[in-house]
Amino acid sequence: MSPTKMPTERTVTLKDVAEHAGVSPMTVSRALNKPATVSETLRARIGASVESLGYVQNLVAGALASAGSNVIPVIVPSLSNSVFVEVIAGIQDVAQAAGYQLMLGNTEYDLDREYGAVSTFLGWSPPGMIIAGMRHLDRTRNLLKRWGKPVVEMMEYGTQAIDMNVGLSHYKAGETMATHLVTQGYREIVFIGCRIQADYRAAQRYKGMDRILARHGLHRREPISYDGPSNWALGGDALMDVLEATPKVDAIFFANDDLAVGAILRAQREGVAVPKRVAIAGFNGLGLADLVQPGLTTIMSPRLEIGRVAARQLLDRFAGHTPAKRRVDVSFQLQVRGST
Amino acid sequence: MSPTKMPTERTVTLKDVAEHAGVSPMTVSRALNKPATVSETLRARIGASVESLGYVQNLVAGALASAGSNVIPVIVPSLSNSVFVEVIAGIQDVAQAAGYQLMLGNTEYDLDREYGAVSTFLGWSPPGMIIAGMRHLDRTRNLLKRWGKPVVEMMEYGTQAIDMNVGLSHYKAGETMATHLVTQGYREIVFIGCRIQADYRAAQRYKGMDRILARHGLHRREPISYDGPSNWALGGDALMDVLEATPKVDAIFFANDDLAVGAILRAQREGVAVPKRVAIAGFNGLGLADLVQPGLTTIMSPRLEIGRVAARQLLDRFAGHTPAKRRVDVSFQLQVRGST
DNA sequence: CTGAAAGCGCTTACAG
DNA sequence: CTGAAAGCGCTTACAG
Repeated sequence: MSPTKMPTERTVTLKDVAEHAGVSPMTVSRALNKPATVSETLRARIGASVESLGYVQNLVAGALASAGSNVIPVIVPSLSNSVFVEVIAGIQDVAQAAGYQLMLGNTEYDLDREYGAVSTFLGWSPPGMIIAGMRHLDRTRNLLKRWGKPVVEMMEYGTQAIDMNVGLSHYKAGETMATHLVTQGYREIVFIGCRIQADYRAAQRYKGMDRILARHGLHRREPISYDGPSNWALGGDALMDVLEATPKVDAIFFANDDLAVGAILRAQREGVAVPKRVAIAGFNGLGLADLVQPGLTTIMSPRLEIGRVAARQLLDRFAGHTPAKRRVDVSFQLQVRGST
Repeated sequence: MSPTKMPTERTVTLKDVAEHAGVSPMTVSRALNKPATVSETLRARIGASVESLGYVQNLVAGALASAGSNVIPVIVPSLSNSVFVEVIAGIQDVAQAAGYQLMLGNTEYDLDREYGAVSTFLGWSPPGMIIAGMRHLDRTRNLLKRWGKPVVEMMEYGTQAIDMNVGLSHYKAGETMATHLVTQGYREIVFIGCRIQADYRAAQRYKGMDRILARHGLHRREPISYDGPSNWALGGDALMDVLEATPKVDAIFFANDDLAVGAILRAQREGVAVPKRVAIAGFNGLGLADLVQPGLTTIMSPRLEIGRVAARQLLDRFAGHTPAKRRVDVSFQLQVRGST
């Protein structure tokens, strides 16, 4: 009874449907793909044949014959980060509604793997591609440029896009948060994140912060970076570590809200007064940021929006228009709450 | 300079590489797909030609000729639920390492859309498929059965699998939590979730709980169901609602940890004593459950594990073995913490 | 170890 | 509105 053992019945093809309906394969193809070009009588007859034979279109053959498919590859650096997941959900919303399928690639923040994913995906003759980030290997950029089809680089906003681009300036986000902290009177500020070497968007936020600290003549510190993906518990550990190692720190800018929320929950349990003893700030704008006590000061990044815009930019180009904006800065918003 | 305007250079094909290297296309195909079957001299020459021409294999043509691709469709009911995302990450881990790509389908808990996704995906001649849940339309089941290739139904564990299956019994999970609550002395227990009509796994947890309440002769209540996807804030609102509407409730079993954590955070802010005034329990085992105060009593479900096992079951079958177990019960674990 | 032939199941482009 | 021919770019199955 194992399915592999079942004698697989010969696949039903267009030709079978055509014979069953007494028309040519071409007519069946039209009835299926451009119903309006086929007379109603035939359309009905063909529909009945499709139904009774259990015909399923072979999309692979279709893609080969027409040199194009409706599958859009999406390449992200991580799936353990909820941010990318939300972006993917945004892309799905728009793409699936327009009849496109998503193919998923995960690079684990490795640019060589990114190249591999890109070149494999190109082999599927997709109509376009969405890729996270604007830093790639030269050969990846060249491959995509030579390819010539629509490409959206998302998450960050920049001037050197391969083609289209949607995101925000992480550097400015870092500046904004740092300015807020300095204005609030904090003087000993530290940045804490995970795999900052690879997650260069986090690194850009650090640099934005560092610039502001420099401008104000404040103490500048190297960012503290932990290995592995970030999670809530780690934020709490990081908080306790830094308070012990560098007691005079009076504010922490975490690379993301997961870490920052974890830190606030831990502070509460350990009796560390936030923001009195130490202020805590994050980045992303998770729903949770507003529920902990004190509320987390953070920067809202429009993740769903980034995904939706990326998909729309692609769809616009598929439809032949130049999208209204080839580069979209979705910006961000500082949310000040009790933690700072 | 828009990529669409660039005169797309003719695609480089196998034949081009063959001519460049002075061999037959067949030899190039072998060098690429089964390097061991080609002499080293030729392999090197072909590699050089591939490099210099910038050849990218056309996977669509390959899939058509060999009647199979390396793309595995994964169909889930939601992407806004972090549970499915983790499962997908687990599948990716295993599948991508083995050279398979994932194609993503989201049904939004709609069985008709599920049927659509399944039949579209079949058109891509995948070697197998992974689908969440064991409840489908009859025609979906029939389509997959007739298809005859490996199919894994994941998330729940059951006896009526189309083919292979990995998950856990949500009914038993509900029984387990209810038994715990009753043992702790709670008597007025209510179940709160989101779109319980569609999310029948949550409904099964409710039923498991209901059975235990009945057995103990306790007050049985209809589950409370909110529309739309669950989120942290909603859990807090639900808590306040139920305390006002049904003051004698002394324990809440939330359909998931997102809701339950939200409820605990809200209780803390509103000065509702947990578990004294009301006990709170969840389901999933999010990392956050251990960080809030009091810690959340919940049921750990091995989400990454489910994904990994599903992928491995598929890979086993691709390799021709019957997997060790065709149906895998990954089970679950009750985690008792301060909230009950 | 290498190659010539046939074909995978569609769609494009041309006729009528 | 409908159809016969050619071809998309590979791989399978057979020879040598």
